Amino acid sequence: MSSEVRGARRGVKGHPKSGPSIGDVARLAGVSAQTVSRVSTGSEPVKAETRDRVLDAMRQLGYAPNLAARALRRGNFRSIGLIAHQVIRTGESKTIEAVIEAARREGYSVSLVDVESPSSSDVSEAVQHLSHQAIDGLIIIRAETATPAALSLPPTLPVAVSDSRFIGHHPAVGADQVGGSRAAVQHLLDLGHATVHHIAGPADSGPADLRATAWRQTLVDAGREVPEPFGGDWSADAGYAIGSEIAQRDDVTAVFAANDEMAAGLIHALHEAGRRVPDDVSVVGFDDVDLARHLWPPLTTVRQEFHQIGHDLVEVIMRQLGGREQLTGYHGTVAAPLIVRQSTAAPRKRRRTRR
Amino acid sequence: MSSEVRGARRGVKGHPKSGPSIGDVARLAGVSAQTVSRVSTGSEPVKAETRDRVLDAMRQLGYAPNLAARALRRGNFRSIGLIAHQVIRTGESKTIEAVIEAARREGYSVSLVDVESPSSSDVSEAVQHLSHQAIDGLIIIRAETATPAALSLPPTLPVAVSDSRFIGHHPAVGADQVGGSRAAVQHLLDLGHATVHHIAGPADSGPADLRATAWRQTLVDAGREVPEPFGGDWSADAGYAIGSEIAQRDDVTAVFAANDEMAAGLIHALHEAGRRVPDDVSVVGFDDVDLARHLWPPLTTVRQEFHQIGHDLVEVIMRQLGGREQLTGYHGTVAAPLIVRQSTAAPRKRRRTRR
DNA sequence: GGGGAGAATGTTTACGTAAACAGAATGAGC
DNA sequence: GCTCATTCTGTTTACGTAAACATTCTCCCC
Repeated sequence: MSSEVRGARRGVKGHPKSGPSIGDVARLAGVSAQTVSRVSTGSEPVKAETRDRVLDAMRQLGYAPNLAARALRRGNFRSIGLIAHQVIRTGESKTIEAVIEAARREGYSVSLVDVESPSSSDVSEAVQHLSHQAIDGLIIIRAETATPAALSLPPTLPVAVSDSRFIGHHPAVGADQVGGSRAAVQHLLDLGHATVHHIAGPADSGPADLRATAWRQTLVDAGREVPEPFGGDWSADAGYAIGSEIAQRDDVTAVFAANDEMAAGLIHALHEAGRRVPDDVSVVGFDDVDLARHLWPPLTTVRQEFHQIGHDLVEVIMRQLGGREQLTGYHGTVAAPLIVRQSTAAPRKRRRTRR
Repeated sequence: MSSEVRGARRGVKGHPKSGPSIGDVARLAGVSAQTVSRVSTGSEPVKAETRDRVLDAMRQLGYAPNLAARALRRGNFRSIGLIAHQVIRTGESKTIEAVIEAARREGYSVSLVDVESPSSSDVSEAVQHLSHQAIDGLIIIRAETATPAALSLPPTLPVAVSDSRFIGHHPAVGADQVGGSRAAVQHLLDLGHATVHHIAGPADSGPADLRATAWRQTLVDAGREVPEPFGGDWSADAGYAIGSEIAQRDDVTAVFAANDEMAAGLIHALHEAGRRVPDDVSVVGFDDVDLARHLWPPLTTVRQEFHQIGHDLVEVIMRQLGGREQLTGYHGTVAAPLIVRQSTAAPRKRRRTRR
């Protein structure tokens, strides 16, 4: 009877509820706990008959290994932390998807933290929160304003970052922002536009800065006038607002938007004002979100291989986890090709007067 | 010397590496481990001077509590599992974002599993994987083809589902698919369209089925002809392909697409074929993704309050976790209002001949 | 100053698992 | 049949933490 009492008392006295333990299974199967463990992990051979008996007992009791105990014993959690700024942004969610998939393939689960506002303290807090969580590695998709120094990660925690600012501090994987941006601007220049305007991302964003700088540099290199960039915040609404302004000007014939959403908002505003795309204004985006090809007109844009990036991030973590490789200086770059669709064309010939 | 040796030997013999433990802190601070625990959890009062000494020691050693041990001792993980079908679909990622945010507010982290293909075995596997993970509750955003019976969840695990098929089996929270769909179809009928065509989601999807059924029923109720629905798969590409077909027919004046992406593809195809929206064909979507208002023309659609849903899902979990409430039959419904924009209008008067 | 309440701290124990070691069973070779 | 290698199984122990109980200390009151 004593065993039943023990079982029944579970959760009543002192310790919280929990399912059947390895010991309960062992008792029912008439073997030692260690043998149950061997069956459960498959680490060492067990005689077929014994194994069956144990498996039977497991099924009968609805046994599932207690992962807290297992993690405590093994010293790892088979879990990766993931910090992202806005899950919603299509690019990021693709990367996240890839991270989750790749992690699962390695037998790891992913613990996700979203940073609402990309303020430095927010990110730091998220890191604190997560790095004290039960994780074996940490992937930071976008750290935005946080600096590597401010993060104060546990020194032994494997980290992989998809943020250019962390290069040199943590292993990084990222799209070739500069190459993609230059290709976009050059494409517009090659079509015959005198210069290219830019709708930038938020001032405190690393990628936004890279794209803006590459845009400016390409114009300078080509000896073109560098107009004042428009300041956006990644949102389609911002693109729409800026587009309403641009629609009033007839000196803007080509715009490179720092992402597809702002490009979509821009095009919307131009349509509404009766300006034609690409006849009156050519537009290039950045990201190649799924809807980009179904906008009207289908959007010329720079594709980011988010899936590849997510996959590579996990690989970087796994390499640190496995071989204790020192990867601090590692920086993987994924190509960002220009996808030419129908939102770009040669400028129409017209009078050069301003207003 | 023995303590140094012990410290140095960490990770060499038998047990994996791990940071300083509560005992190391205790030794350095000259107190018992229990007192360190008290400081660390703040559960019981500790004299200010002692606390400072302990905190100092913690800082000095870079101590962070071992969450596996803590979870083992406490019997919970402060972590929620989340199963979603495609993270990428905008609606879902908004819900996920809300879940993460709400969970964090409760001090919980979120462990995410994505189900690549929504086959039954895939979902079951994901559930197995996750429910054996270190989680205290499980949220299933989209279970697709999996049936409640096939899931075989641990009976004690709190669950919340955003999938109509699980109503009655698990507590559920979902948008009012039927109400939203009926409003969309009725809106088109009210504009004067003779009937409304439908681009459905995949046949094995619950929400797709609900929307299709509501569409059909609304037509029947109005005494209208029910045309054969088009079969889509949620993707914009499918919408585009179907749109190319629809563009050839002049008997289609109004289309209700089961989501915004397919609506976008449809509009793209119509544009390309020279059919005007809404003059020739009115289009309504479902979801109200961020880009819907910036499509051309801005899309009339049914809004899903994903954020609300995500928040409510967490609340349902918390209620089970807290009061041991029995919520099996619970079903929260979130309104899905029709947002009228410019992709719908009265049909133009024209000849009734077919082809 | 003795007694006692309450606060502060220490000691013991258990959570469920798996590594390390130890012992038993089996079978092969002579 | 006996030794030895091999395979299988059992026993002991430790992972780091926190609940329960035990003890010490402090301070107040009579």
